[in-house]
Amino acid sequence: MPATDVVTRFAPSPTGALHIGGARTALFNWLYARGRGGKFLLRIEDTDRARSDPANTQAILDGLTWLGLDWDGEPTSQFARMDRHADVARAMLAAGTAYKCFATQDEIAAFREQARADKASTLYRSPWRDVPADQHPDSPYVIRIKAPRDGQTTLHDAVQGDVTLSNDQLDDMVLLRSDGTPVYMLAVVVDDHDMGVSHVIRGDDHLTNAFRQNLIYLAMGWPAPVLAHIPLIFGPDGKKLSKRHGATAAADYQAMGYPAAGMRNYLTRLGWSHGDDEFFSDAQACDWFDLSGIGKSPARFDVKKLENLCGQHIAVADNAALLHEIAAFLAATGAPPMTLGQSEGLLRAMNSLKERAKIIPELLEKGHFVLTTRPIQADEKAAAQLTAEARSLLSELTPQLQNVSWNRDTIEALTTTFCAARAIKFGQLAGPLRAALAGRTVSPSVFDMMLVIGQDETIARLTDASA
RNA sequence: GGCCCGUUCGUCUAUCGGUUAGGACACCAGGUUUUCAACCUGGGAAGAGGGGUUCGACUCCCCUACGGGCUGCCA
Repeated sequence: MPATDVVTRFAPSPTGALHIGGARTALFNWLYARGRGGKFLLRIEDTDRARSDPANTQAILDGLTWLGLDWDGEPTSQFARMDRHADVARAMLAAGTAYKCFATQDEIAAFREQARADKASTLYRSPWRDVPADQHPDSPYVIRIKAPRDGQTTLHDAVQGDVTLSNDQLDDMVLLRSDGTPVYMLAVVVDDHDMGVSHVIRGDDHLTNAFRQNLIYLAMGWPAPVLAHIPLIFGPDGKKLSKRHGATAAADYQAMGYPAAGMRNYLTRLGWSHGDDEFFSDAQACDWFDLSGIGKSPARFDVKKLENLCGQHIAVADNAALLHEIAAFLAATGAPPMTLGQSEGLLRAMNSLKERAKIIPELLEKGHFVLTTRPIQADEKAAAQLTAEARSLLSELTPQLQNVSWNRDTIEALTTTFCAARAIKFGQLAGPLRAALAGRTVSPSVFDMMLVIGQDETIARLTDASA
């Protein structure tokens, strides 16, 4: 198949936020399409009106946007295509691959109850399957597919391999409800077909559904897409990811300040591998990603590894891009935007900041020395560093900083000499220096800070602190 | 209950019949150090259990156990 024919899609139902699992499914579809010059489409499965909420749709779109997963064209609303779905159901009726079933829901419920009591199969066999139209009553009906009852079906799945199901496991599923609305199973197939979806990459909770959906492709004579059912993501305890695991929505991680690039890398590697490669760029991921690299067993979500990868991505990120990401983070969390001076300061400090942070708040925390202005407010721990002797040390040092050329070598040499003359370890000077310069006990190297804020500001801060 | 899928270090995984079963994260010990982060060295750590097939199984087959999914006029 030519690469340009690749069309993937992500089809969430707007019944909640974008979860980590959904985000990864979207990511896999995105990677597959983007790596092959194909299209990545979005379809909102909003046919369940009671549970669908436009606010959720927006949240899902926002989540994808944050993750950098751009989709082609406008998102499709499944609900809006209801008429088309119903048309297909009626076409199947006309073709004899589907039939009208007049059984009431009470009848079916009673049957199931009995079957359960008898420990028999609960698959409902409609008595209307072969009843001629002239014997149909004038009462509400559903349209059911006429599923084969003999033989077996083998479906090839790019992840699961060949999966075989005995056809007697298939029921005559409902296509069109008695109120004329289509059922999900029909809508998915019609939409995937109409949208030209070539590869269906989705959670393996749909694996058995694929056999039902296959019946519709067969009935309509449509070519079936390549299937890839990927294992779900579990929580750290090996149970299905749920609220009790804490953060499960993509937005939660955005709010905690995890960089999107790190998130993409982590989620890509979760359940997929390319040899021993762990840390990679988007370009590499697009290049390497393939269905054959997807594992078959569910993976657990591990925040530690996420953090590690995020740290690596921050370290190699472009400074200006990082600044943008910080600004976006601030905006997303409702924090006040940075001033121009703060932005510029952060940019100047970025090289020393980015190699020591795993998440954005850490960048901000360690960048406090450029975000604040004189007089520096020392926090409790920093204040404790500024003892009387520490301050006298600083007041001795400060004048020496006056007429030197402002570069790392000079400053470092100067402090080394300064410490040697007083027989103290550099650490004894660095503590107070850090407290005076940053007002914090955690920051970049004191030399980095001095170079970033400049000679005058350094002297001013030290003077403030030794006063 | 029936059917389908899965099971390698704590975690993510490599291996596609022959390896001392490798890497990464995490962890532990030591080193470096100016806080944090990082870095360096070393360490412990795995094929769910049982049968086969084979000269040889983590790898192929069967059974069991465990986990998950489907079994709706939900998606």
